[in-house]
Amino acid sequence: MIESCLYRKLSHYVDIDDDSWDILARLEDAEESYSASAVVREIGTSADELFVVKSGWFYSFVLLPDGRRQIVSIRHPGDVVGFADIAYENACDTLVAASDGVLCPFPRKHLQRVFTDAPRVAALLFTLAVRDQVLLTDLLKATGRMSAREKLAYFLLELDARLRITNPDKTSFRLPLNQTEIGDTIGLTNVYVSKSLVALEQQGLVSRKDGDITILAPDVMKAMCDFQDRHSQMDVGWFPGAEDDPHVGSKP
Amino acid sequence: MIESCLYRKLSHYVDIDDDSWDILARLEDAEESYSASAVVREIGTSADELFVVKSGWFYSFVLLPDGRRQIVSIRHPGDVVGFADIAYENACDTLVAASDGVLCPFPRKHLQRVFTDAPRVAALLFTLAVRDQVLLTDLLKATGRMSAREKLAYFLLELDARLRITNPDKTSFRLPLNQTEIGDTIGLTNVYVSKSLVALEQQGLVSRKDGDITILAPDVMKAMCDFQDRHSQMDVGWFPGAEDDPHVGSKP
DNA sequence: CGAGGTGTTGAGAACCATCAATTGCCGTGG
DNA sequence: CCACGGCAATTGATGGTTCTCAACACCTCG
Repeated sequence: MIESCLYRKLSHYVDIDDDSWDILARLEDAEESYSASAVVREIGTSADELFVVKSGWFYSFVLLPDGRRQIVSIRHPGDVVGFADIAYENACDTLVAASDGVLCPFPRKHLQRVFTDAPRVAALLFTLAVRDQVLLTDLLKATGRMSAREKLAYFLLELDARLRITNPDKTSFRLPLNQTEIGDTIGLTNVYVSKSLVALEQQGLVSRKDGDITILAPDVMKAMCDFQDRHSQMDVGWFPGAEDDPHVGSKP
Repeated sequence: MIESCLYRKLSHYVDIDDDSWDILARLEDAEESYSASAVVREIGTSADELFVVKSGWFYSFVLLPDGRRQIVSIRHPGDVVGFADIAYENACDTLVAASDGVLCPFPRKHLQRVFTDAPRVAALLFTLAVRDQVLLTDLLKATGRMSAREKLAYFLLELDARLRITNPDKTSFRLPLNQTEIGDTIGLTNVYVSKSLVALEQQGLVSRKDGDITILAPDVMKAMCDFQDRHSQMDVGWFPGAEDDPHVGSKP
């Protein structure tokens, strides 16, 4: 049961005793498969479960009445999805599959048992939710105050940093998002995403080859957008029962 | 001790037994006063406490190296500030006082005891953090995908909705933020905030008088920006020991 | 009275959006 | 096999929203 969907994600950051893991493992339902662009749950519908991404990319977005779209988070394997809806009865955004993928649902009402019986896990979930919040402020900084090229630099660096958690040595990555989706994430049109990507390429900052992206000058790009890696480190020193491992950073 | 800073805020949403309140009350330190535009804590410095706002307005922001600023949250009396930094050792944004005000610090490491001894309070804090996240996605939608006037409509409606929690009948409110700060929140310049406010006034949607703002046509403005009130309702049905009060909404 | 902060207004420019046309790619079906 | 349609990316022309820069009025406070 230690092979639950959450295990690989959470054990990256913190040691959790077997009893707590037992609780988590028993809470996970059977997994669900989705094909690319399938809608997992629509905005406004009942949101009574969290999901753990087992494979594939997902993202969630909100729409304005006239069709303008804002993508608010992109989710990768190991991510926990749906924190934003815990405070409300109905989903605050629409969740779709960006590629084929598999989710493990986790009924929201089971969180009760996590909070009463596994405080260390509850604290970790809390921390993950709060980390999402920091990522949102980074994205807000980009959409609110950056030029198109700076936005793209941020967008690519953020994806790169996230993917390095599981693949520290990958120098390039495949982007299963089209340019309209990229634009809807950082507040641009698909047309200007294209033009700005070409510009970044001509500056020698990135290169593209059959849909794969390589970041050629990470330092220049990080300076462009004041980038900060939120993934390689998290502070779990305040966790219950954590006196002996005050700060757990990246993968050992 | 029931008169702690957190009490009025949290009791709005949920009943919590006296033992849990005792724990919370004992955790709160002495309060701290700040005068307008004072810096509470700088980005990058150690973030080992949460704050509860007792009085006044505060906001937190991030800066780009060249001075561009993005305000990421505005905080009012009763709000809990600092969730975003729980996941990291150092503060992810700079917190300043928008007006004179008072904060109650709450050492982060005391959260241990909340998670182990007061799971219902832990769940509520979790929910509040997650609600902040939803507010951030609303702001992201505004900065990323709205026109200047729509952004301002959102900004004013959001403040109005928040202030109505404590003052349900107020039809106008005072804004202790200058137009540069408004612009830094929704991604505009101070100049364009001024022009857009004048435009909203000429449309008959809002009126201003000695710094007070009145929303004249809330329905029109809500339609403009697809506004949703995140403050009047929260779902606490999944809380530990909450079987008997599944959904607690606004103030009774 | 002068200084600084704030809001307003105008002219011009810059950045990005919109619209439209073209290309390439892929899967489908004739 | 080829024709066809659809999706995605690119490119160019044009226009609009917003920014920048500047000047001015107003208020408060020293």
